[in-house]
Amino acid sequence: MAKPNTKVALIEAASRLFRLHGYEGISLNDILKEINIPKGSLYHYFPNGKEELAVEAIHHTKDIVLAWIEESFEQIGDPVKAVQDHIHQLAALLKDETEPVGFPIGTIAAEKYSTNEPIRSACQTAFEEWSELYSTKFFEAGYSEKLAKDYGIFILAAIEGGILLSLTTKSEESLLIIANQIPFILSKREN
Amino acid sequence: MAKPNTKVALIEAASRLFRLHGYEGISLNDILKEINIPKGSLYHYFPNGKEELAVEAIHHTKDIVLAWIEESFEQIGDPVKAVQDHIHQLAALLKDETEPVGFPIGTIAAEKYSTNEPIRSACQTAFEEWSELYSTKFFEAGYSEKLAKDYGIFILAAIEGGILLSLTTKSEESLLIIANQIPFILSKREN
DNA sequence: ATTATATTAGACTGGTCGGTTTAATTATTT
DNA sequence: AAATAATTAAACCGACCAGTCTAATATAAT
Repeated sequence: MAKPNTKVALIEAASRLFRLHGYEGISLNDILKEINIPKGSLYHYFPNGKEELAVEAIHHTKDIVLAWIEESFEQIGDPVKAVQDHIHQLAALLKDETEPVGFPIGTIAAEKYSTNEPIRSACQTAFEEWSELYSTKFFEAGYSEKLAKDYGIFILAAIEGGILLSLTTKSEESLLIIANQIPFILSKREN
Repeated sequence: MAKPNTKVALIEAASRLFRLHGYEGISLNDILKEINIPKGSLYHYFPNGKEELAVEAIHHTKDIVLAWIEESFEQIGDPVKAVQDHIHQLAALLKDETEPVGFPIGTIAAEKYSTNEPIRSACQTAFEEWSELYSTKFFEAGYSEKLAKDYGIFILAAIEGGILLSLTTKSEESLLIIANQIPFILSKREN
């Protein structure tokens, strides 16, 4: 096996385009044209076609976002400020042209949750790993196990919803309002 | 003009199918087949085709959800409990076969926010009217204007994200966790 | 009843979809 | 250098897409 740059390029392009336009909104030809790769190569690396490429693209998107979250927590000790920082970064990245966030995993999950089990499952894994990363960080910062878990899911939901609102309204406002609420939500009360 | 039941049937079917599978995931033929209407009728009532039908379907979905929210607030005075009730109803409706929630507006907004301005604008209107309804109810219940507005957006984001997580994981858990957090979020502190 | 209008009906079009196939070419191994 | 395997290349396929068109039919107005 040599250097399968072609395969990596396909996954990266698919990750970006699916994030921006969803699964049904992007054709294989769109992906191939963007990086100038013939269809034969795609079916060489992904014999099961679009679905297989999408599942790998979802894993790739998942890893990108995991690294973003991890980075905020590493640079900023306080979990409250780390989450706020992550949201601010997302807001800034929304318009980015080299690495646009789009609606990571959300679009493809919304489209295919009921009709494509491998894709739904890959999206579920992404959501679970993201929320578990938040939970781990909260737990490490002294939150109870239950609270850390619930906050992980809650924060993820609020961020996903906030991205969707910001994209739709073409404004960072929704995400910034959510970031401002974070300190009041992440209290260490027991419940 | 007689009784344009055909037009209403088209909008209702489109509203339901777009909610479940998104804009690109449903063809005009899918919609027509479901309610046994010929293509000529569709283009008679919607000369601008799929886009025009989608915009009206989005408005219809918006109105359905507005009525759901309104109903919870009318039956339950306390805004905290009303929001919780609304989320519990959504969780129960997720699997409904006659009126499935799907991911209302979210899917189509995620798909088309950057490529179809009339659709993006219709989705924005839906999100704005929903969050403004929450805000109005909070304000009427004694929250400050600023707090009512921020909470309206925040609650909407959390609910949209929660629906997406629940659909993807095939579990009500995410929505129920969010409902449990509502009392702690909707405090009347000033900030 | 007759005209005019609203609506239904579905065959048809050009284009694009995901996917297949076969051959040419490049790289690796022996 | 010869043989083998990996990869590229693009023409091609049937299915389906949104949208068009023309004719038939029902409804309303006169």
